[in-house]
Amino acid sequence: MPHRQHAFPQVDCAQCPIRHRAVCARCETDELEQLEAIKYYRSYEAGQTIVWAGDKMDFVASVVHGVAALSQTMEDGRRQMVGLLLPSDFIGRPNRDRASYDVTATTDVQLCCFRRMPFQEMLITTPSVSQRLLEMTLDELDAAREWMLLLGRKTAREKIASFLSIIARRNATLQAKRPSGHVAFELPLTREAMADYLGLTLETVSRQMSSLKKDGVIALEDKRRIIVPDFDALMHETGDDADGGVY
Amino acid sequence: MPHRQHAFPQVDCAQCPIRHRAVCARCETDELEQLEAIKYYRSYEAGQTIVWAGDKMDFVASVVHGVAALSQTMEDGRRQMVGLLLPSDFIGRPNRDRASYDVTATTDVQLCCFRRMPFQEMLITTPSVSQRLLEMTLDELDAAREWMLLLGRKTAREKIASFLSIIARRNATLQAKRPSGHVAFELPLTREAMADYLGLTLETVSRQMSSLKKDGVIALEDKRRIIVPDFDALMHETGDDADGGVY
DNA sequence: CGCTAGCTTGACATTCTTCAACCGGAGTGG
DNA sequence: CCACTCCGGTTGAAGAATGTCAAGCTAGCG
Repeated sequence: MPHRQHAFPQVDCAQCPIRHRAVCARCETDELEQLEAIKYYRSYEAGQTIVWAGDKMDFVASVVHGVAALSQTMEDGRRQMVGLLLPSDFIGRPNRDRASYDVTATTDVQLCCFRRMPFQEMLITTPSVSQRLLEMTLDELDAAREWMLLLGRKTAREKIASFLSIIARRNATLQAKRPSGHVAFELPLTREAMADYLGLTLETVSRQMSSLKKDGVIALEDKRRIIVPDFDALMHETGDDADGGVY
Repeated sequence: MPHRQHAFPQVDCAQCPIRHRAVCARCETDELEQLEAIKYYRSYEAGQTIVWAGDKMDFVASVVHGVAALSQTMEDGRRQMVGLLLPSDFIGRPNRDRASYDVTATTDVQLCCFRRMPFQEMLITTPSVSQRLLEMTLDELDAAREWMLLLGRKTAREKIASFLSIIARRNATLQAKRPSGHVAFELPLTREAMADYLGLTLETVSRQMSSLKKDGVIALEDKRRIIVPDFDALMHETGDDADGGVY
């Protein structure tokens, strides 16, 4: 299953690519030093499980590089992704030492981990951390609610279009520009993982991708590399109102 | 549309029924006094809209009595509920002055409202409030994720059974006992609102309710009053593993 | 007395899943 | 080097679950 071992650099907080978006975003120099003292890096290869639901977790973490997925599995194997964690997103719940969900790396991933206990202390003593965490949690809750609309009410085609636009948009956010016109990007998920995200089967995902391709909404350079000739046309397929609503 | 005007009492924090579960749960006497100074009550009748998505909201609030729903609507009218707010749940997002979702009263509702600006100040100066809010937000996020599994992967029958067990469980929590054996409760939602919660049509909701009734899993005293002769049997219909998983 | 809101039921249409076959590229072992 | 296999992906045919449209029921109310 593992291919090459992608070696991510381990850097000082000052050099960190997610310095201004993660839990630490609002920290001053002295607070960063405190975090620096309790942090360590871990890497995972695409496909690896980071933790299983129910496992003890002695750390919380920020995603530095790559993409991780939170998912739930029913006894009979039905699986639903409930979180998609991109760089700067937070893993783990303070004051809970067991994972609530399976966490898997869908690409090669590097985490910046904080030892649980000292991190929890910091949450109490350092408002810049706890306030940032509250804000991030509220953002995730909004994202979860958007996702609920998708799962409950959108058609398969709308689900796919919405997913693609989310990925395109998030990619663009990292580069601080909003997508329009021609866009291209790499899918960080297999068809099966997309199906788990969207509450579909992988066959339906495949069929709808083909259908969008046939209709010229997207083009595939590679199974994973997507080209969107006209982003507005893709947005139109999502079922959302003209200008992104909440965002 | 409105029937009788249900008059809820307006009480001191010390007498408040949600005193130990709401955002104020961890406040000391002096902090309660601060809250008391910025709070006021509002009541709504079943069916009334509390705010529309996009409206200015100059307050945040706790649900004191009754049940409110958060929902999103697509242009063509498709509607998905994304939050079900029971007594002690929190409405509104600090540092955001416009509502992100429609909020409607599904029963008669009383809110304890806090003026936005002073509440935001308190969040900064009063850790017992901000920490409680973080905890509540994390709980809501967990609930949203459970809900995503329901929307994405459960069958109509499982959705209904899950919904009923959630209502039964939440009702029981208010009375601090866990349901088992024989349980009875009132549905706080119309069939249509249930459909919006579950990502179904109201016809499917109705059919599945009939089916569960036919199979003896539930009995209906009234369209709204549910009797569950054997709670474990209901749980078995939810598709979740034996002992409630996360909870 | 008739209306309306909330709900139930039936018949039929549609969407999506299921099961199965197949494709192509990447690694693997002879 | 070649055959083999595995993985991720695509496509087809058939079936099941749910949605749609329509009719009808009941309780409460004007």
